[in-house]
Amino acid sequence: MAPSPLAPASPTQTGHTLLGLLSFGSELSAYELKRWADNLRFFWSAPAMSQVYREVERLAEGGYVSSRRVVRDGTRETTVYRLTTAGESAVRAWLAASPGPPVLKHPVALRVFFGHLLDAADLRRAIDAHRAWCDRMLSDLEDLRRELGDDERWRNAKLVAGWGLGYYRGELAAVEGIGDVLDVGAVGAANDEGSADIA
Amino acid sequence: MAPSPLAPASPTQTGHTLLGLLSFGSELSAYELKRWADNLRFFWSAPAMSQVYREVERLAEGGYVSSRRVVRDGTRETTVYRLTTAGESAVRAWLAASPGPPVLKHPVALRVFFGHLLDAADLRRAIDAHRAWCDRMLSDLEDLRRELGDDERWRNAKLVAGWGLGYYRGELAAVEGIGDVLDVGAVGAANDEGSADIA
DNA sequence: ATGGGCATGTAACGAGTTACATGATTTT
DNA sequence: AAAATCATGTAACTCGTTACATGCCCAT
Repeated sequence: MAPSPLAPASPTQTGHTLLGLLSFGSELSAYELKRWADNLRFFWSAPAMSQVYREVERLAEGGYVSSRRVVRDGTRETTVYRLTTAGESAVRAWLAASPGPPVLKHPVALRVFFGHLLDAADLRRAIDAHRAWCDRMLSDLEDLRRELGDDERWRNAKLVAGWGLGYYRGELAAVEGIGDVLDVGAVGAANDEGSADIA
Repeated sequence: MAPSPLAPASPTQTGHTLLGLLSFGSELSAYELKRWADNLRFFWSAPAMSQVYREVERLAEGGYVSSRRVVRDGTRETTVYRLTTAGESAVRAWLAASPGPPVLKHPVALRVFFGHLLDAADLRRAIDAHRAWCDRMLSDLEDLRRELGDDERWRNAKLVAGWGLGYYRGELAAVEGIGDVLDVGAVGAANDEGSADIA
């Protein structure tokens, strides 16, 4: 087969996060990596399964991880990956670089912004859906933090979990505030103090 | 059946937001649309310039907007776009649909999570960068809200601006809290209450 | 008059997505 | 044993990006 363009391009964002997950020492399959990555979703939207499979393959090609086929759960064969020293250097370098701004796409805020294009019921539905989603995130995050236990290894994870809890609580309060304002149909009351102070 | 190449696929997310921006009635060029879109960046990360050019072209092909060439500022010719009734229906329908979860990629939270791969100075830098970024967002957002003035037309925009201010204030407080914890190198103090109560 | 920024694009690329396919394992 | 779910992938596509190109306009 034709060897792909010789430059084994440096890992993508997703690739780097996978390296990060492998930096905790375990040897993981693509599927397991995806499950781990899901636990970052509170502050880092999870990639698609297929993306994980492809990325981890590229990481192996680039020498950032080593791979081997193993048999698990009886007959089932799967590929598992382990971080190499090259891989660890790569994540470290990536993380040490300047962060760049967060990416944020907030469909509910967008709907409020374009409120003149929605009837009250639809907007209401969007708000409610967001509230439910926040509730879900909060309870999931609380569960996760509980699972982390007292292991010193997860000190940073728990720090981030605390950050996330604050964020989702604020978001919940804010969206409820917005809902109230819209219910009242109030205009003058829709100023800063209403929603900002809640959060 | 194979999707015909002739079928002008329905607009992308970015396409729909552009339609939304055009729903305020103005006839705008791609460049102007990009500038408008930048003002949504507080809750909806702005697309690249080139993306706006391409999307708006596709919108024109699909009949969601009408386009015409005009001369502006002397000799310069440019294409300006106006929302069609088809376009308005499309945004309305898009917005009325169920929101789907927000997309979030928070590089600083990620760095904290992977803190074991960074030395203290680099982590510190990331935290500081984020604080500066939040400051910037806050002042930009305050400016923007001021510019919106008392125009009834921007009622929803101001509502969202208030939401955003709350969010960025919370984020700022949280990141400062994290910074403090890291400075102290404290472990036991890094629990929930620290960051959650701040936000 | 020229150098820097604004305005208007084009081209190529890559990351990430949805949809599809398939065998194993568990549940009913 | 049928159904559902888990696990492991593959294929095709598209969105959005960075990088490039170019003419106009304004300040020094």
